[in-house]
Amino acid sequence: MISKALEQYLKTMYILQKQNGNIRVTDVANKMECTKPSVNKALNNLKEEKLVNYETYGTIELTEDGENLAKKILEAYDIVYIFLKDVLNLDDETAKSEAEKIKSSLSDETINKLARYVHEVLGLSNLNCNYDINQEKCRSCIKRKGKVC
Amino acid sequence: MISKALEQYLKTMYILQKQNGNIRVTDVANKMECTKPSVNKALNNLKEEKLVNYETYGTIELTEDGENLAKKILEAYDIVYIFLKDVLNLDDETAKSEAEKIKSSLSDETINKLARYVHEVLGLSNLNCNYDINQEKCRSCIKRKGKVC
DNA sequence: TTATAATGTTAACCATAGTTAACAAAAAGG
DNA sequence: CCTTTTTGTTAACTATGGTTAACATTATAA
Repeated sequence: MISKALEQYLKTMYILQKQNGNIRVTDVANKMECTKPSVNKALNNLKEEKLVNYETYGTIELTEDGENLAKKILEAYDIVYIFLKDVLNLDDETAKSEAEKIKSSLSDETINKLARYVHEVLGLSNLNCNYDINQEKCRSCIKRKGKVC
Repeated sequence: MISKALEQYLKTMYILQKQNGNIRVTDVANKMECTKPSVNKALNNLKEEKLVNYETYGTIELTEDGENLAKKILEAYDIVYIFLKDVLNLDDETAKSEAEKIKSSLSDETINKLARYVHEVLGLSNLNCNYDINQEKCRSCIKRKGKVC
């Protein structure tokens, strides 16, 4: 089990990889609003955990394990975000920041039940969907309803 | 703003005060599953923040500010717990431990909206209730419905 | 009332996660 | 190609929150 802080870094790296095609220390530092040395440390820790491949001054990329974990983290974030925004009606800004804070505290079980619940309440049917990080939409659900998630 | 860790200590002390009529380092350590030196440190920090009154080897008691904050923390815990248990249908054990983890991450705004939502969903009407820590019941709501919260 | 047990405190230490300052390497432009 | 700028790394330091070991105090019970 890696720390919440490391999860954050991993998630950010995953997103940058998708968005920019590469991962740079500076970009991570900007996204996370921290300094480059912090990123560097995180990087070394993630490498320890075999979640990223990386050599000093070399290119950074997530391992398969790293990608899978990042995806899981993102799904957790998404489902919490949708709940806060579309069920509780928090404004977008708040929903985003709160989702960020909560997501890493929740167990898989809770995330799953929340996902199920959100789908139910919002009138969607697929209980096992994956969230598309680029489109910020649920691929399985959008086919059926063209709605929210 | 005090840390989550300190909030935990404060909450635990508040509960012990209510339950036992006093607060002892050993009891706090047992409840929190940590060592006595950790409690001692927390105590000094809480004193710094003027949330507890306490002198070395003396009796520990929450200040008015301390009590108010503890109550707020407990309410947040309760509302999250109820949501997890009665809306998401997590088993009691899980609901408790997850509520513990999440509650300190949520802003007042979110807690309020969640409270409102939970009350709505569970068919209760009072949106501004206070939770009774000893009965684990919502005093305002129980009058109306004799139900859950 | 004094020895023993329980309780509370202090000191020294560890890990995580961040920082700044200084330096090294790589990339970009003239 | 060489200088400058950007990027990345390292070292030394900070704060929080925890630990163990040793000690001090208070309470209990013979």
